[in-house]
Amino acid sequence: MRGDADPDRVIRIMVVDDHAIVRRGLLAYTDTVAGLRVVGEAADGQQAVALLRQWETLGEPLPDVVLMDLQMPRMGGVEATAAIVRAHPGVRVVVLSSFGEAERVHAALAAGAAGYLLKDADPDEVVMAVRAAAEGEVHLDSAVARQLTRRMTAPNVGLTSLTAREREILTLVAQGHANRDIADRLAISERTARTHVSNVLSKLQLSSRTQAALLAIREGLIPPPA
Amino acid sequence: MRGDADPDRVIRIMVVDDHAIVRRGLLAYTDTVAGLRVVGEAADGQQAVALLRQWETLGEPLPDVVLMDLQMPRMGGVEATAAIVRAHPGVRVVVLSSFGEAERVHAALAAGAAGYLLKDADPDEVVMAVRAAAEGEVHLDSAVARQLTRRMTAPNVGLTSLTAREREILTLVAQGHANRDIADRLAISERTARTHVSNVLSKLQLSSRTQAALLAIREGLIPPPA
DNA sequence: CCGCCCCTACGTCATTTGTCGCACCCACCC
DNA sequence: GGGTGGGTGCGACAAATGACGTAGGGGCGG
Repeated sequence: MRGDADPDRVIRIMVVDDHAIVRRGLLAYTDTVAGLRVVGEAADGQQAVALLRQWETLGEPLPDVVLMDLQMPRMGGVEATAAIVRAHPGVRVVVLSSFGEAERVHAALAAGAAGYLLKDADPDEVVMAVRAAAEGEVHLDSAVARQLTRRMTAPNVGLTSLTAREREILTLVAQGHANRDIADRLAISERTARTHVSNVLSKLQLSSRTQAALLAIREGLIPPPA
Repeated sequence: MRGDADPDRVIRIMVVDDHAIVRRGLLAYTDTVAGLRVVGEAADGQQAVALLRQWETLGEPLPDVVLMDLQMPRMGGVEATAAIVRAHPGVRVVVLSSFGEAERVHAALAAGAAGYLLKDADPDEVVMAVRAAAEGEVHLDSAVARQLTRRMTAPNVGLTSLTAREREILTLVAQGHANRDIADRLAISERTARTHVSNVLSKLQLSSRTQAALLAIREGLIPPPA
């Protein structure tokens, strides 16, 4: 293994995404960019890990950068990132995600990602991030970085400020239940249920249970009803 | 292409997706396919609708096929599809979605979509579907079609029973707005807004606006707040 | 032209929802 | 022990919500 930063060297990329369209598109797009070349594809984390291991044992050159989606079947992007950086320290993983939540960003970076981009970012930024990663730098999407710092500084207006009981209440609210329903399910009085709902709204700075339901979904407290 | 209609004519495509990467990828990919050409992009439904209207007024040729994502901010794909096929009957909309739920498929087709594909489908199938749509045919992903026929027998309790205005109302409800808010935004009286909401709940057999919001998300009327 | 549907709007009513203050109990910790 | 925070409960009140009937005007197809 030799030093990295060589401007003349073509950056070898592996694309990991469960959408064939995205893979094919990234392949076609990077073809139009000098200095980048897609040398491998995988449809999920397991495939990616297996493919890299196979290449390693066969003595084939590994990619310099892995463009990794997060939401995939079988093995997700965070897990795959952790596995790859552990098994192949020379490979840099750049996350290319649809989501910009601080939660996922933190998880991905903790897993060893060398970058975090949003799919609605400027494609040029993807190229920049890939080059930066190949140089050993870390590139974060500006919007992501902004949101990340905001979460770090902004005091708790998130679900963590809720007590366990309140989260339980919010879960039921987010499933469309009325106060009477909630009270019955939790074997408490309807007044108490209302007290809890009111406290939840107050803590989250919302004005209606519907808004609370939407926030609960956004924060992942319950899966999107899709 | 010899069996196909007019080999000389290039099929003009507009790509609507909130992910710039996907747009650029599809552009680069279709570049490698003879007979297809991307002539426009939009990052959400509103942009797409606005762009088409602008072209129409300027007398510029409209695209033959719109490749439409479903999950987008501002205006989702279902709503945009309905608006486009109504305003531009000559334009065929092919939905390119991450999801294969019968709910969304039905909603999309009811909105006038000429095709429904999954993003993890074979890219060649996308090309086939685009060609088919340009010919006036309808192409459904096989996995999607199978799941769809199952639901066709079920009676209509879906969003299709709603009027356009009611869908508009439901969209705002699903964003957490109160009746007063909705009334202001639509420049109608709060009583009228309540009437609409009440009618929506009645038609959908629901008992609260929160349930309506959840259903709207499930049906793809608005993107999951995630 | 007539009927039908949609959007609009209002009145009225019952119910739900949300707020505020107060209170009790219990577990836990200082 | 005493304080603290969370869960529970109530009363009273204000506001929002939802149901029901009624009704005018506009558009559109029979």
